[in-house]
Amino acid sequence: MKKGSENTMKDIALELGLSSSTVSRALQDHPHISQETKIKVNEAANRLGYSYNAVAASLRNSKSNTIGLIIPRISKYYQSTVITAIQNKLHEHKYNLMICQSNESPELEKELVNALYASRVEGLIVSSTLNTTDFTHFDVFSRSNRPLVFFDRVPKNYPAHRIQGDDYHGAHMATNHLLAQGCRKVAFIGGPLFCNLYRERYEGYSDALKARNLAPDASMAFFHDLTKENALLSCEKLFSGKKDNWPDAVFCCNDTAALAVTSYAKKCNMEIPGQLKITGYSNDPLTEIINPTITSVEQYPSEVGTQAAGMIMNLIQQKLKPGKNFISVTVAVDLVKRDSTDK
Amino acid sequence: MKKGSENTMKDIALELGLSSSTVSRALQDHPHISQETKIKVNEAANRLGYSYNAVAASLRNSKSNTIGLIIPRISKYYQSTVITAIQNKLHEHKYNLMICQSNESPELEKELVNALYASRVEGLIVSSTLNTTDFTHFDVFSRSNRPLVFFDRVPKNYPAHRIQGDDYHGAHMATNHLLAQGCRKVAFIGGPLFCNLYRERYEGYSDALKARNLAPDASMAFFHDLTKENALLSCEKLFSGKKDNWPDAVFCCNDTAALAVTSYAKKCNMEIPGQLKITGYSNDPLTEIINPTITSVEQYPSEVGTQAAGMIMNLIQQKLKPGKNFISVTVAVDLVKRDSTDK
DNA sequence: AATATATTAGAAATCGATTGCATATTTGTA
DNA sequence: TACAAATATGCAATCGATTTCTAATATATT
Repeated sequence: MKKGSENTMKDIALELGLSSSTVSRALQDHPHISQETKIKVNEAANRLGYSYNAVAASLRNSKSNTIGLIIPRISKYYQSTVITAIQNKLHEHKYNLMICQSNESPELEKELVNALYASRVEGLIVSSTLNTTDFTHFDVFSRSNRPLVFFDRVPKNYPAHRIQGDDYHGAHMATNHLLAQGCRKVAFIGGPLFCNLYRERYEGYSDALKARNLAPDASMAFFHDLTKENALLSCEKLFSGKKDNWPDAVFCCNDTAALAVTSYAKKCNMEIPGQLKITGYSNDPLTEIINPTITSVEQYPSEVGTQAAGMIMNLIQQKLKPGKNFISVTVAVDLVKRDSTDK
Repeated sequence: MKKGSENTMKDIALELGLSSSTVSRALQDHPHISQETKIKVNEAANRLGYSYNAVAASLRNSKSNTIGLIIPRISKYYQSTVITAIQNKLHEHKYNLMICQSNESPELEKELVNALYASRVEGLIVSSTLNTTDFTHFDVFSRSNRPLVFFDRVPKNYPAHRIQGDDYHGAHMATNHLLAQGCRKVAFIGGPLFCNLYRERYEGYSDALKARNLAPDASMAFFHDLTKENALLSCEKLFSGKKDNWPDAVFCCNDTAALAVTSYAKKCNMEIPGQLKITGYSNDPLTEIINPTITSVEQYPSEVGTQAAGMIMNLIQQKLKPGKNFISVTVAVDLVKRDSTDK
């Protein structure tokens, strides 16, 4: 290594009395270079500790081989499973993934979009924050015709490709299951309705009720950030009046909330599933380890991730022609029945 | 946007009849540029939808503003918490993080090291795979004087900076706690001893025993990948002989194993903590939601992540002079006593 | 023998931002 | 008035890999 920095193709060329063009081609196994030269070049590259400079190639080729990912949090089971699937799929295509957490902050999300754009990622996969209602900061990607794929939390009126779970159906199945078990007062704990996830789940829930001539009861529906604390507060409201008005089931839009409801019910000595049935959403492994085990909706996050990465790659490789047509993939979900609903 | 591609500083310069030098300096708020020009440049940048090209800057400056992270899996509580802390810290310094999963494969790990090096990340943070015994693939970083920081799973005899939890002390505390509760036959379920984590925990465990004149019993110590399945197999061995030889406590090196032991014991109708006491490691939130709640060792993953990112940044900014001195930070741990050990 | 066709290699421009040095203009000072 | 100093801007090289076009051999064909 000369002058404290890195050896380049030029250095290899100098060493061998070749031009850097030849070195470049040799390393790429280009057909116009003789075997002999290729061997010499590779040997010299090793000897000099040469390391390919992807940044330089990226500039020259306008090709970073990198995809960006923006996600509210990576720590949840669903999210981290999706990420892993994306990464595995991209790796097959020799693409890197730049993962950024928006921490549920729309401002940070905006900043990250710009940073990733500046890094010239070739495409962007996003699950937006709960509070992102203005999606114009994603325009840079659409404008420059760089693939933009949303998953899970997708915008309502923004032109982009999307991968979603079948939220309506998942909620419908879960609610229906509760009703089939004899429940008649099913409460709903979800997130704000301006977010597609919760809107669709709420619709699935209420349609299931209506199909049995039950009217959704506004006093039994809660819409808030789905933390343990918020869920417990909702429980207190649900079980504050006289016993006759208590729900006999709670449909929760995530497993954290379902868990909170379960622990609340246990603390109050309610019998699960006898007195109260509970369903969660996402099929987090924790639903299986607590007592009682909790019925939940499997979203197949690996499938979601694989689809998202596959779609991005297709778009980049122009297998999907750019244009005004936006693809919307719905990944099927399944209800996993467990003890909290008497199976 | 001309010719289908991106507007550059040159385009702004052309638009305003300036040179690209001036545009570059104006956008950097360089003192030699007049206010008037700066305003004009910024205005034109907006008008033309200019977007900074970080790749070009990266090449020119030999500065990518990116740190690499290689980690076996991102989905565990401990890991994802560390990552989040790293990311938050780096963001303060306007650095990006490139996260890669090695999936516990040393070959993939090696490939990722090279890919990240090729992407010219300015530093690398690593938790190695369980089976990485040869660390020479990290040499590229040491050789070129790029900061290399290991955390959690750190190499034994490889020159690099490291952040570790106080594994010895954690195991010692947990074991001691079990002994103080009256246990005399404490089993050990951990990972392979060639990994620093488990070696140190095993030493903490056995030293705690010895301090009470108890000899570690080889038939009660298990070393394997800490999956649920493996832990259950170990349980079957532990509780196969006559009852007199059964352990009265199990120290587990992660919470997954502790959970498996708990469910095994419950299935066999053993009383916890009466008949069997159990401790885990990492203080995963799940330890608090199952019945009984599980005593575990808090590792303060956020602190670990913050330290790792802080150290990398200091090294990059040369606050820590490079050389043969390698820093080793030990992050304190705490024992969190819960029902599985009778508190 | 002469021309055609592979085969192999090099020269130089390019990607876009940065910066040391030179230059031009203005203001300040003796 | 003349020279120093400050202010504002431009020129051109640079970072490292890639690629188009050109050129030099070598082999093949008639």
